Amino acid sequence: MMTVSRVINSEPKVRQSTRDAVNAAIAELNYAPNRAARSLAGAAQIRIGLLYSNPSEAFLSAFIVGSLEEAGRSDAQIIVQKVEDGADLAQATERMIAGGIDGIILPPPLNEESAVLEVLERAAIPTVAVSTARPREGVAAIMIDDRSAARELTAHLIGLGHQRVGFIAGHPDLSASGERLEGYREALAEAGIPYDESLVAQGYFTYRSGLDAAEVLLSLDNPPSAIFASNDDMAAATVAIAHRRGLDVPGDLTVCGFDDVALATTIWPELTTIQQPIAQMSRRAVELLVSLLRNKKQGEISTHRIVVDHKLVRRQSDAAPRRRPVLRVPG
Amino acid sequence: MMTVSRVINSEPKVRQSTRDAVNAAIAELNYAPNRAARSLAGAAQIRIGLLYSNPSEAFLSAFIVGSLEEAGRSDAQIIVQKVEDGADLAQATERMIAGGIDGIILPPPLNEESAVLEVLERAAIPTVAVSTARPREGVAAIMIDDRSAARELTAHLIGLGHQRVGFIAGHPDLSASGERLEGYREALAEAGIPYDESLVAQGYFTYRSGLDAAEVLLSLDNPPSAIFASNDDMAAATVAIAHRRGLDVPGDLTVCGFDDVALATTIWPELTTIQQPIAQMSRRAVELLVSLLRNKKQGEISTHRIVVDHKLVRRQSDAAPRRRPVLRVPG
DNA sequence: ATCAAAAATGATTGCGCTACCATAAATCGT
DNA sequence: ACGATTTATGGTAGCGCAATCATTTTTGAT
Repeated sequence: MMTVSRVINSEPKVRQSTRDAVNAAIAELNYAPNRAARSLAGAAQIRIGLLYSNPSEAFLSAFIVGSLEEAGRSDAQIIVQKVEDGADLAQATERMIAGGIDGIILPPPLNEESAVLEVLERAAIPTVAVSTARPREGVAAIMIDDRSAARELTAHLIGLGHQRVGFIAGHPDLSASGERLEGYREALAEAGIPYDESLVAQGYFTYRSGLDAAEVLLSLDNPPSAIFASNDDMAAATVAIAHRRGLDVPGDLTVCGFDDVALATTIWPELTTIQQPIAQMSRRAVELLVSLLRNKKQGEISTHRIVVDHKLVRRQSDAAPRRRPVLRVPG
Repeated sequence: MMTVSRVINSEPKVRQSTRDAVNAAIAELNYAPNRAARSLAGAAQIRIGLLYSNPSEAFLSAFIVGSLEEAGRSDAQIIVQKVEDGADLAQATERMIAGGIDGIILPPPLNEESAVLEVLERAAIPTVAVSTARPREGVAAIMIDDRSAARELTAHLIGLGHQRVGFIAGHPDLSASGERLEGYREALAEAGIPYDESLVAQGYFTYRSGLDAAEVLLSLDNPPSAIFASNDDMAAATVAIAHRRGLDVPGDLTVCGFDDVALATTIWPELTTIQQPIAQMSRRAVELLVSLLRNKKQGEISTHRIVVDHKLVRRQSDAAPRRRPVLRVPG
């Protein structure tokens, strides 16, 4: 019995042959350990912190749902705490640590805040950053390939016939912003379209910043026929501005977003966007933390870089440009 | 020990004096039962179904978060299942029951679908309807007072000086729609403003239906100076239409919503709305179900009608009308 | 080949609770 | 007031696992 327990918990002192035999038996008998008994017997109750500031609520909901689900499955406890705008990040992090946690998962934008990460590192709390593009040394990361995703979406737009594709960048402090811009540039380069700096407007991931950025792009002398916003909130804002100017979407202007949060399908037309599987990502984060913690391998945490798949979801906000330069054949 | 166990599980055979003594001791010692041990010892694992179709994603997220939290706390299991658009409701419900559930919680719009409710009733599954205004006989309900909330918000608008307040009704099949309209009418009556049917447009709780309804209201010869939409999605649509027509919100038009979902604060201006505490409501639903089930009192379920508090949250989408008839004093 | 040390395996115990049955106290009928 | 019921309380076992320590097997050095 004890040997089985050891195999399940990946403890060291078991011969490989025995381990294999046990695993074979487990598979054959379809055995699964009883969580209740396990924690009753004093198996350390794993507590995982979830610290967040103010990302989009839709993002957060999905994130929490995913982590709670996995926590339920693997018998861990999630301690959710919000750090208010303008509050001291280091202090909030210390408070969370003082509350007693074995590990922590961090959604953006906190997962790139050095104030938070430094405190965590000093306290040696295993950390998983979810949805960062540039994970800090020493923390695990669950992410999508932002650059490829942006490249795909841009290529899709170019494939539709758009030659002037505007881009609304994300918050400059977040690494995903840089990656998405990079992907956009790569797609242009691949298609042989020169990069035009005036087609790139600065945004900050908020709806309001999207409003301003869209104004800038649409006020250009030669405005873009398509706009790719770095997230859905800014894409929605772009649609609003287009409508305010009497432009039809996608007839007169194609608009695409990124993330596929609820907003993407509430507004009309529904947004063509990149789907980032948020709930799945937070689920993986909890799973990773629990397995590392249970097997006392928290030292290994920093080596984990899990990239999950994204998906281009095409809806009603994109179309070929009204006048297609490519098709203007003579005669 | 056994007596304590009995008191905690509200089993019948305990003298009242003993019960009180035990409860006193529990309070004094700050005792809390160990969930792991409880389920290890064979206490029935409670499984609660959560069946949903396609409400707003924001609503659903909050709903799921609340129920999962409470489920974690009270050691129950939530089985989430979606019924696709156009699928057979009765069949989906039967499938869920076949999966083995002890109770079920139902968000709108399923909580008023007789196809679902009849199957549940026949199988004698304790049911809690969350956020209905007109709970069916035999099911418990957690709700807010939709009518009072709508009355308050309308009164607030009138207090601001609006005399012509437009109203976008919700889906006619849902009881909350009727209650909200009723509240609107009551507030008008209290203020001595005659009810004008042309100021009420039909919506269906979707963004797109809100677009149409807002068009109708703003195309009136004498359009309203304020519009109260029966949910936030339709309010957001109204803001979009106002902008498309070159109207400033709230300068030229006041717009208010209902529910306070994420969308209310993403768009600009942020919506003044009625906050419905969705997560809290689903938490209460699970709590109720678990306590009834554990104490084997599922017979009592239908007697529960829990009304939780709503709140008017004022943000930036409302203001006094530009020309205030009331203040046009002579001289 | 022999023994010491290290590694692997096994036996026992107890985590906190409830099901089940035994006992004690209260209630009732005559 | 007394036994026959009913009702309330207590004792014990065991749920499935891991911590701990005891035992066996393997390994390595001589």
